[in-house]
Amino acid sequence: MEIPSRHNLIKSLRQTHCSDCALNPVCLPPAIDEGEIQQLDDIINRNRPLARGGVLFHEGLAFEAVFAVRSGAIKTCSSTPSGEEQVTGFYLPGEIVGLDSIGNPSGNYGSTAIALETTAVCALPFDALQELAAQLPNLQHHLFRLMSSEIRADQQVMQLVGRRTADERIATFLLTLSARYKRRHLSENHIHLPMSRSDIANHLGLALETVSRIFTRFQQMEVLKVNGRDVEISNRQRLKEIANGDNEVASCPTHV
Amino acid sequence: MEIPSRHNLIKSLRQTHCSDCALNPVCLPPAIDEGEIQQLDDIINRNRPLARGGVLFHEGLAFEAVFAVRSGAIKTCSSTPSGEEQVTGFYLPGEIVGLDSIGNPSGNYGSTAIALETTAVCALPFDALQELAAQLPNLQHHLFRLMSSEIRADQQVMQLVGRRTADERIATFLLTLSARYKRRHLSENHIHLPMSRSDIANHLGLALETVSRIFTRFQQMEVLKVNGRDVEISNRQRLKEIANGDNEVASCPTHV
DNA sequence: CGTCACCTTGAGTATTGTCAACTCGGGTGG
DNA sequence: CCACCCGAGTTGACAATACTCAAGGTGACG
Repeated sequence: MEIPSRHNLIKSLRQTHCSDCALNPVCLPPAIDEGEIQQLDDIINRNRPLARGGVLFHEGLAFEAVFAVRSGAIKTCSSTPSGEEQVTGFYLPGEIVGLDSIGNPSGNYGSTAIALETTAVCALPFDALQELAAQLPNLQHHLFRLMSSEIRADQQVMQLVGRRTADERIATFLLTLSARYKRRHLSENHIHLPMSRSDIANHLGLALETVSRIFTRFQQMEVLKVNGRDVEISNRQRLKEIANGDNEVASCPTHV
Repeated sequence: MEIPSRHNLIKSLRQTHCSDCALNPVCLPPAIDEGEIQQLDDIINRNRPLARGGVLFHEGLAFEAVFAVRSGAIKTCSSTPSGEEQVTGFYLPGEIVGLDSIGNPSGNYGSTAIALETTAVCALPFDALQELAAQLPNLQHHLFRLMSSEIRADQQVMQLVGRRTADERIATFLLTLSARYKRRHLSENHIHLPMSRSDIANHLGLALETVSRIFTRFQQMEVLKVNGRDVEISNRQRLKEIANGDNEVASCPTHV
């Protein structure tokens, strides 16, 4: 059989082993050993990259796998009873998409995942992952941690959307993104937004015009430098203050 | 030693075995067998009931266990960077509190759980639960499902708080509560709210005055009968329409 | 060079929050 | 037993934040 070897060749060309992967520390359990990585590696499917706008999975389709983002970015949406779409989350490299669908009573995906740009993912078939987790306590624990983090992230958004002003929402959103960039050892002050203003607005419960206006205003305040989807945080301290609702008119650093 | 037997007596008086528990189908994995229930039962601690206002766990305390609500009701809050409290969830009998704290990087609880009325809980020490889950695939799967449900619930609240009007939020909130009552085989149309208007408001991202006004208005519209914390759903169909944003002026059932 | 997203900016509006006064009911203490 | 107090809830008046509608502007791509 030549096909397997060809398959392996392609795999290696794409540098697609967990042990080689630069995202390894973000995505995998911390205390996992070589043999365990191999076992995990064996259940992973690495499909071809999705083009921008491509659908990774669709609400209502049979749930089979969760996905680790390798490169690019994903948004997840779910449709409200009244038919509109709600952007429930953004997923960057090293993050896991689809955890919300695991226990969906219908057995289907509960949301739709769409690529915001060219995006590569690792598919983790959930049945196999579960079996493996029963054997590898580290992996089981890691999965619990991941899901728990997702819960905390969602609760933070709840908080954001429920009780904070538009300024605070945007500031917090940018700081959160920045922290996620930093975790991947990228610049924490120079962010390229993979999503549109409209996606941001939808996710934060704002009108897209409001998002646009606030970006402009933050730029006038010299907190950000905005150029389309490139955002530079020029005054991180001030951005943090805004995020925390410190709306004092002037900077009074001596007054603390 | 007499203490253990006394302890057992108390246990049996309180009818505190999973196998006897009426909430069994809500709380436990569906396909679990007798022996497995026993194992689970053995790791559970049943503390004395909490009085109203009692703290089950506090943000920042070392995370040790998650809790199944046996009777009463719990709210969870987390404090925002700016110091205010946000009510992140309400937990009724059969539901599990504390899942958001499992993977908290600090190893502490990430929120505070407070009893809304006299409340009894079963403590599930998480280390033991995890070990057991590795042996019982049903239990492991059930835990994944529970956490996943929590994610979906939070996303629903996100949606609610982000994109829906105050009327829609209240209507949806009541319908969700109603469904949770029904699951416990209680009346789905007669709800006793364990939480204050202020808690509801906080959870839904509204001012408490707004909640109060909407309750009054829904009563005038003959959708609800409200008497303090007792709420009767008198026109469920209409309530659903409101929840879905169907704000047509009059009822026109023939026009469908 | 035109088209099509995506984004920005402006004007007017309205839903909801804030401040404030008042009611109701339960529990406590005189 | 009654008066009082306190927390919870209700209601009203007013203000403001953010939405809607509308009209351009900009950049990418054919």
